[in-house]
Amino acid sequence: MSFFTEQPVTSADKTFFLLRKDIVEGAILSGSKLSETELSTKYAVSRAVIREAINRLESCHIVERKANVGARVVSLTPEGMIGLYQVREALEGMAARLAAKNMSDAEIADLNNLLTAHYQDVKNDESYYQEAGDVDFHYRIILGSKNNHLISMLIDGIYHLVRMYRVQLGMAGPRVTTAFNEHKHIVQAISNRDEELAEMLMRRHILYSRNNIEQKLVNKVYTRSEKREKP
Amino acid sequence: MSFFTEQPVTSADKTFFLLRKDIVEGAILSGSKLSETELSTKYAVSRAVIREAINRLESCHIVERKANVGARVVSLTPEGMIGLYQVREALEGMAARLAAKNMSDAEIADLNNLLTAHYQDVKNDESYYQEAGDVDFHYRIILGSKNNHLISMLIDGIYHLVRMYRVQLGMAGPRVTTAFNEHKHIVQAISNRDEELAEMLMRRHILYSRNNIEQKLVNKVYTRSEKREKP
DNA sequence: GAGGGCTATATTGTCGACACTTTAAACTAC
DNA sequence: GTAGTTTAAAGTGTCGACAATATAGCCCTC
Repeated sequence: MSFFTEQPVTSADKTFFLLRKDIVEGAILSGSKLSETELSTKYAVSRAVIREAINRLESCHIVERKANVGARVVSLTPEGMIGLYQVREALEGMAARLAAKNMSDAEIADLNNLLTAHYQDVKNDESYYQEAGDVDFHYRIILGSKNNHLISMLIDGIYHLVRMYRVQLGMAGPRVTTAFNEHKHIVQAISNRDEELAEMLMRRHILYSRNNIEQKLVNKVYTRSEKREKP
Repeated sequence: MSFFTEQPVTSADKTFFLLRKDIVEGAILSGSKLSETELSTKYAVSRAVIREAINRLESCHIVERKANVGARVVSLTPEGMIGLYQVREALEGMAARLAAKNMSDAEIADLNNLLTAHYQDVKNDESYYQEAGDVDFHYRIILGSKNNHLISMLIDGIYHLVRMYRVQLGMAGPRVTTAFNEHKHIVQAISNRDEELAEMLMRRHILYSRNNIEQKLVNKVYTRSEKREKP
């Protein structure tokens, strides 16, 4: 299990997905302690199941655990966010390169369709679909790389963390219209099977995103969710 | 826990490290089944401890687990190795870029010292120290990035897999003398704080490594360790 | 009144037992 | 003899209890 395409089947799977959802979407605040006994009553499963879920969250770097002490949801810092985007730049750049090489013609056609659909949303100013469209766009390219290591690192790991930052710091999907043009050029490069250009454009695209977010970040991070409760 | 600098403290920690060592170094063959009951007697711990260790190994992509069926050590394939090197190229390229930006002057001086020590080994043809030196070199640059996500992905994840491939496919540290020159140029770029060049040279370095290994790979993989035993 | 050590409590780590699922073997029917 | 079904065994998933560790509060000492 623990892979992007698999369905949750065991109780531990479901609990892991639930817990991750609750953390990423802010129902459980960044920095808060995760008590095993408490969570086991809350989610109505045994401590063993909670422990397994927490262990997986630790592997995703969503929680930090200290032996004999317990687990806390990671604290969000500007450095953490920047570091995340540096990794994204490297990995998704490579993903775009590999996608230009490995995506089938059908997949590329689908990607183009997605882009035109996305363009409709941009014209109609439907910001919700814009964010979903952005994620969808990136996912397709990542999957198009056909590199399982890459796919797993991004989709099972990085993306949930990025989303956690986005949600908990309250920044909706920004700069949609400019990003759309960047998406368009990336798809063109992939259509032309220009690996070099696809990578370069994707890296720039993510770098711009990062620059855009950095500004909003610095003033926000230390105002929210840094209130480590004392039990 | 589960981080590069931490010491193992709990029984589950130690078992995880032991199991990983046994798998990476080939004491447990690629593709073989990991029976929880069997391992719990072998390592003299409870099944819960073994389960936790296996879960961590799954997060590292060293084993694959199917619900209600069990866990197997991953099978080694040429595609897997190539994919691993693609990720390495992306991540270590970024690491070199960040190292050029973030390493202290003292750390860079140390890196230069390591290089001259390594050079002595090359002259004396001490191939064991050559491989260790190579790993040490890469580790320092990775750590020099000061990016915890990057560091963890490479040191806790990729590097153990790469080593597993190396060991189980029986390929000792190759092409040392040419690699040394590449190392030298990378260090020069870092010393000059030339981020762009440091990344480019590191990527090339890893690409060359990959090309070098690919040749030896294709003829070997399907001869060893693909003998899924039937219980 | 302040600091250090001790005790009590709460939480995590580990264990063995039970429940459920899978798998393979045995048996039946055709 | 083959295919399908049933059944038994082996292994995983889940649970509650016990053991070990850390934290906080209390007491004692100075």
